[in-house]
Amino acid sequence: MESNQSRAPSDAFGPSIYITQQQGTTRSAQQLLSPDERRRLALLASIQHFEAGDFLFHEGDPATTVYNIISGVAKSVALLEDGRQAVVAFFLNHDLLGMFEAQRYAQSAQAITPLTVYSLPIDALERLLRRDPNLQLHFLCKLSHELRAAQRQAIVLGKFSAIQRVALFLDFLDRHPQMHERDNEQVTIPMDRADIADYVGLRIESVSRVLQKLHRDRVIHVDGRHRFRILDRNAFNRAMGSPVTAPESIEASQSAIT
Amino acid sequence: MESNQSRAPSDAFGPSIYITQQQGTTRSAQQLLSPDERRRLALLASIQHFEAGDFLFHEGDPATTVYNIISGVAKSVALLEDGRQAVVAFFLNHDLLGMFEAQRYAQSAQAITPLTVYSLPIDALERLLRRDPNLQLHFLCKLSHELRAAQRQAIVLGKFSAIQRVALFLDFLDRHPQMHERDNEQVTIPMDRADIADYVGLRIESVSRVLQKLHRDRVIHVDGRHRFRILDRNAFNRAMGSPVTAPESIEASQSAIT
DNA sequence: CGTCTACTTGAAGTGAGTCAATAATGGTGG
DNA sequence: CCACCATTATTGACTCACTTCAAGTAGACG
Repeated sequence: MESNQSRAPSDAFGPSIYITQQQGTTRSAQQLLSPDERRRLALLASIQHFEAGDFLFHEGDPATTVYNIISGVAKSVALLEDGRQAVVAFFLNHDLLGMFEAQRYAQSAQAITPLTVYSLPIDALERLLRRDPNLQLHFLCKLSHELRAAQRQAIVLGKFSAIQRVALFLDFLDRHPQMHERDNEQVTIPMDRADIADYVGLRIESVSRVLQKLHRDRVIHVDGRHRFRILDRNAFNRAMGSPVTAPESIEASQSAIT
Repeated sequence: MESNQSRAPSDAFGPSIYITQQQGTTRSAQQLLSPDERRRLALLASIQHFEAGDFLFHEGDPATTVYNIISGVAKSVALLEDGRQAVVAFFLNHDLLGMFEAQRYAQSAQAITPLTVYSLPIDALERLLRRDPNLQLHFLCKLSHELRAAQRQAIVLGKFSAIQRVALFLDFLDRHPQMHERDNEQVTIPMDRADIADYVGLRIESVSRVLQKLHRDRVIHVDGRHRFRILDRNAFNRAMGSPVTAPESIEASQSAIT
């Protein structure tokens, strides 16, 4: 949190896995691994750098390595045989990439910004997980969080409007401390419009239009291509179509446990 | 040996987890658990029945139980605060339901047909998985398959047309032997149009129109509400937008590793 | 055999896509 | 440091796929 990277990783204690818990209003990130587990993982890991645009691996490659992101942003993309691309997920600090791909990587992974990662040979990792069931359970937990995130994304793509999709995506960035420089309101958008569009299931023109509409309506301030800030949190939450942060809308939303 | 439940289910050897592997053209289902592992799981499990329409659990309930389906079909649904429903997944024979929900179930689960399941208390299961890392690794493997399935679904919802979505859904049913009575071509559609619509991200009218169009075009035969059969496999594969089963289309599809 | 619900069909509306023309950005070399 | 160019993003006009609204029809079940 407070430190930065000297040349080793952010917090220099080895691989790191976070999950984000959502309890009603409060949201908290928590480290899944104990210092000791991180040390044991560090014994298998080596640190690797990628430039923006580099591929960590390609769809169909034999799956040999799991990556744990130390800094930077990556995406995982699937090619649709008609030439289009789908961005399946973005990966930030503490995320796990290339996990349990059953022989071959199911998607390609590409660095969006300069990237520093731990790379873990998959067979050594598997041996470790067989020896250490508690550690393995932490991986299981992370994986189940990814699953829930993927399901949420499927719901968003299946049911939500263009405005909702883009707002939800901006919210995803906003929730990540790494995207805020020195904890101000300013949020960095590391990827280009095409990546956003391929992630939220729209065309880049539609992404642009939504962004400009939110800007015109003074819900957010869009500053160039790679920066924005939320101006009106309530309006923004309304745009996402979710319950607002401050309790103020006493509508008909008090049936099931939300 | 196979002591425990004798009056029990179809294959009377305890919980069962399958994954479906896709190697180019060939597709194979494989049992992840050894007979011994299944026996050990059976010691924790009890068998439970549900009627069509019954809820196994509701969104927000404390997560206490993992279900392994013996027979029947269930769905997992999320409520969108505007009252709409999203069907996140359908669960068939051998599937795992309610896995690792971190305190509370993230979605509701409801039986679509009469349902028989093994129910596994989550804390006992967790203890077992801590003691048995190899078994745990099988759960990890299943979970990673679910993740990939959810990502695939997200791509489908984000990028594919109505025809493709419905065809892909029908293909999902067709690939499951349980949906074929006595291995003929006839496929059962256990769920109603609303469930299909909420799963593929369309309105029920659109699902109906696509179904009728495929019927009129003699790609499939729709027999009442709950039965169909594929008449023209190549046309059907074209409708899904995937590479055809029989190699016959030598178009421009030989670039990247597909 | 009648009634209820689930499904189908048609006509009209609309949100996002497409195509095409600018306009910002940002990187590069003069 | 600025001018230039190649990219990347925005904007506008038009189209189309899917939705919406509104009947009608057919299965299922008592």
